Amino acid sequence: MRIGELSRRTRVSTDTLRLYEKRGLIRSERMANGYRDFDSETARFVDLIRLGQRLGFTLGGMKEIVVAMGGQQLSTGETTKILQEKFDEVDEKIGELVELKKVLSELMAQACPLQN
Amino acid sequence: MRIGELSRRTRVSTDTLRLYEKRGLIRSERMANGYRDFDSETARFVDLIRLGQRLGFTLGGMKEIVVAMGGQQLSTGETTKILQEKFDEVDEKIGELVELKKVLSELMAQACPLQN
DNA sequence: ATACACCTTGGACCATGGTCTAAGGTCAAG
DNA sequence: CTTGACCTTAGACCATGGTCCAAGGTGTAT
Repeated sequence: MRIGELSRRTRVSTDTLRLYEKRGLIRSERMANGYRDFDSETARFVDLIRLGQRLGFTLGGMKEIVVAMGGQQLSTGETTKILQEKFDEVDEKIGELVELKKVLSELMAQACPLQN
Repeated sequence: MRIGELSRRTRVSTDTLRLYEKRGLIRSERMANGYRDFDSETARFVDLIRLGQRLGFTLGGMKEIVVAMGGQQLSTGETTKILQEKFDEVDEKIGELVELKKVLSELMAQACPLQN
């Protein structure tokens, strides 16, 4: 699929998609006329990248994940190691969010005792 | 407390603390000699700001929280509304992280079926 | 009084993630 | 064969979040 369709499917601008490609997060073939040709699975990777970003992962961090997924130049040992690491990071973030909720509710109780 | 001590306590650089103050996330009194004088509670706010940032909240988003906590110019109605919103955002982020874990494990199973 | 750690300001600089513009090629429909 | 939607590149520009530096004031200890 061409970049415009990928953009429509993922609701990510073509500029941003080209940036992701330049940074090595996604890849494309080229058609005879020079247009990018993306695999349909790329949309899933883009969704994953956006999801990760909303949760505080950087593009660099998400690159490690999607490269491991694509699994081209990594051994399966390295791949699973990286994925396990990211998995752990996600778990840690969940723990931090739970902590944030706790801190928030403590401060809330303290700031407006009458409402609680 | 002076800025250096706040920096040591929070492990956030003095430059960054001054930036937070300029952006309205923290406040200080001034000593006779012009030095900033921070309330000891400020350290808790700084910790909260850093925690939020690691989880994908922007400084602007965290400002809304800490200003609501400080509760100076907001009515308590507004304060609780903002805090409830942020609370919901945190819950949403937790949901997204759980989704990220799911997507990650699906892709993992797909990428390296022999390991799973 | 000199050293040293600390504080002040303003402005330059940086990386990240993204947007916008200019100048141009492709291609299908009328 | 022109219009219009689509694509290409390179480079400028932007906001965010932060760091670094220069030039100078403060305060304590020797």
